[in-house]
Amino acid sequence: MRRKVTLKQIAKELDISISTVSKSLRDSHEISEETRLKVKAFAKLYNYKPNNIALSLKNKKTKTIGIIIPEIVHHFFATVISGIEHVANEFGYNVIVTLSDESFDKEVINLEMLASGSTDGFIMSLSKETQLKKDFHHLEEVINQGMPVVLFDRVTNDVFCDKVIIDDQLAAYNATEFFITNKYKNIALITTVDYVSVGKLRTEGYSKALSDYDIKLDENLVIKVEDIDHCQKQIIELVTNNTIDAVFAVNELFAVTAIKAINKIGKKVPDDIAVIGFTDGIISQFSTPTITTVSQNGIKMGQKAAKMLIERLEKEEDDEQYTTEIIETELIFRESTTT
Amino acid sequence: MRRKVTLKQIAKELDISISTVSKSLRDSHEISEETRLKVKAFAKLYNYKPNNIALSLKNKKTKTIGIIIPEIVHHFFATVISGIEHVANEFGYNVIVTLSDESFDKEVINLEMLASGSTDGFIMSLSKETQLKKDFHHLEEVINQGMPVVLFDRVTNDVFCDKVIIDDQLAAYNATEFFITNKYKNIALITTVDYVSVGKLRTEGYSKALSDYDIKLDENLVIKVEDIDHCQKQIIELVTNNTIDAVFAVNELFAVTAIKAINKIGKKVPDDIAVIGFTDGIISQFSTPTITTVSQNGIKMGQKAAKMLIERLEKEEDDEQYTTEIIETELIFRESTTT
DNA sequence: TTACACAACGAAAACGTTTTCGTGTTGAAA
DNA sequence: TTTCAACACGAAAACGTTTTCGTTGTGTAA
Repeated sequence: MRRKVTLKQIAKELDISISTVSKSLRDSHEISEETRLKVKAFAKLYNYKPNNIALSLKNKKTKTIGIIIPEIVHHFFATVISGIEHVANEFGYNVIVTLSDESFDKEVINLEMLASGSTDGFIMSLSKETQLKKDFHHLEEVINQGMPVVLFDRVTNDVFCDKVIIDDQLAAYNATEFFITNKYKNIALITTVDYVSVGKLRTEGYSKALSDYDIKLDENLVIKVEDIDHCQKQIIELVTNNTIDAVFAVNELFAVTAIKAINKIGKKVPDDIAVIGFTDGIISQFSTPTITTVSQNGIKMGQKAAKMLIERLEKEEDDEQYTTEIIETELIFRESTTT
Repeated sequence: MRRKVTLKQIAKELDISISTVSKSLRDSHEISEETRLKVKAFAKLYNYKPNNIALSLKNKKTKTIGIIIPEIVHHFFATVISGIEHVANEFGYNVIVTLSDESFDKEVINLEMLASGSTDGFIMSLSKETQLKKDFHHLEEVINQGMPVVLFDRVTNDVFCDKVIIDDQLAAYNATEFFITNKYKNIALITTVDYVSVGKLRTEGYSKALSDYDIKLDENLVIKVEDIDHCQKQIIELVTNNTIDAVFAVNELFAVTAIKAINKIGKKVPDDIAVIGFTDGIISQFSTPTITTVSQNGIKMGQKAAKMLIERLEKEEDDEQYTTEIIETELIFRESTTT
């Protein structure tokens, strides 16, 4: 076992000082070419690599980005991480990922853990519990300590920092509008309970589209799903007890569940009932029929978030000008709708 | 902006030495209760948290696990990370994730990057290119430097380290055997090109089951997919040109594509042709019909890998006894098969 | 009074870097 | 010969900890 070699060892071996070794490796003109080459040859031979930890301590920079998300087994979050990781890598950063499991406490613990030296900044999406609790002291604390934070997707107006979001309301509006302008009249909505910010915004977009086109909102056509594993019954009731010709679902799980429910009562998608979902994930792409959906573009969100964070990290003067970047969405048309 | 407070600052403020502060916070009996309480109160007031980087440098332990995987936008890998992260967290470790994008070079770069001080050990799944190239010097190097490595899923016999795998061959054997014992006679196989180790093993399991039951392997019923985006045509040809009553696919993408192809030629799953896939991901759960599949149990794999790594990290004497853990798989029966 | 145990604290090294600021040696100019 | 710049290198501080090993001062027993 050949342990990692340090400057000190090289210095001892070559009988010169640590400073000389360090300067040689960094091509300082203070050092004679002879010594420089000798040191470099030796370093190469023993595969010397500067110790990141020591560098971090000295430079007070870890070149590491902390990611805190509710969960990772989720196509959207996975794409965001992918986007972050690639940009980070390009700029010489690593990413360290922690999961809150939708728990406020775990979010706080992870944040504090990473904030004590491990990372230079954070990219986060808030846990449901945090959104419900509306307690953002942990975020304010780290921001106050000078660590930049970029929030994405599940954000809050109560914290001042950079943000990356999609226009959830507009996206939902557009999907609903598509239905309306294509002569669909009875448009159902499958959404989440209100405290999940994105669900709320999407619901608002749906309502706004209806009202803009003078369609009265029928409360019977709107269901708010509390428990995702338990929503099937709710959805079946919705499609059985009402005459509807279109369904807008605020995520792809609701969308595919709706399709299955529709099939179960003997109707066809899209001929009898058209369906539009949200999040362009695996399900939408491979379901039968494939699902028309609002693309959230997680990759782009991750990339943008990473760029914003790194940009803030690399400029020394901290300006207090925070921006909120809006990633454009688009309707991706597939088999679950007809035009 | 209130920067993070250090021992030195506390010492200065209280007009005592750094040692005394450190000892007080660690409840040393060397320090009088009076001083101890005073220091602790002050530390609490200013929210003192020891700097992880400094600790890492001192202890030569980062309490961080490096994960290197081919990609993250992939249900299986996401579940593995989830498993790793939870166990790691439980033991006070963080995980730092990097992606090789199936590239040998990126795998090497990421490994070397993290090996220079950032992590205590690695959990990896090999990139396709690495498997093809059969070059494992980068792995041997870090292992030689005393950093433990745990390989999972895509492993190699050429490197001596702990491993976590499923018995791919047995799992494929069982799936094929299920078909055979249920009177299916013409069983097609959709697999990958040979250099992906898991694809190869699954193919062998298929062959072995056939031969054990004295069924001659029909080469026409086996297709090896090179390009996943381009496999649809291949699969359609397979189901059109041959009379088959069952399909075993080595991943869920192949499985769902097969189902779509079968539908396209006017046949029904499972009545005309039954389908079994591999990897119990989102697709299998939400496809129509839902897909019978071999569950890989990524969560458990991740958990096991993390436990093995941490165990090795926490015991000082390094024994050279490496083990290969086999995670059991199971057939999860859904709508794409009948019994 | 002397000796000594003990309590309470501080100095300094160590982890591995980088960088500032000497310092000694050489050679050339005066 | 003296002076001084240029050159090549080393010492030491700094980043924030922990820990070992003093070093005081006090009280008690002989």
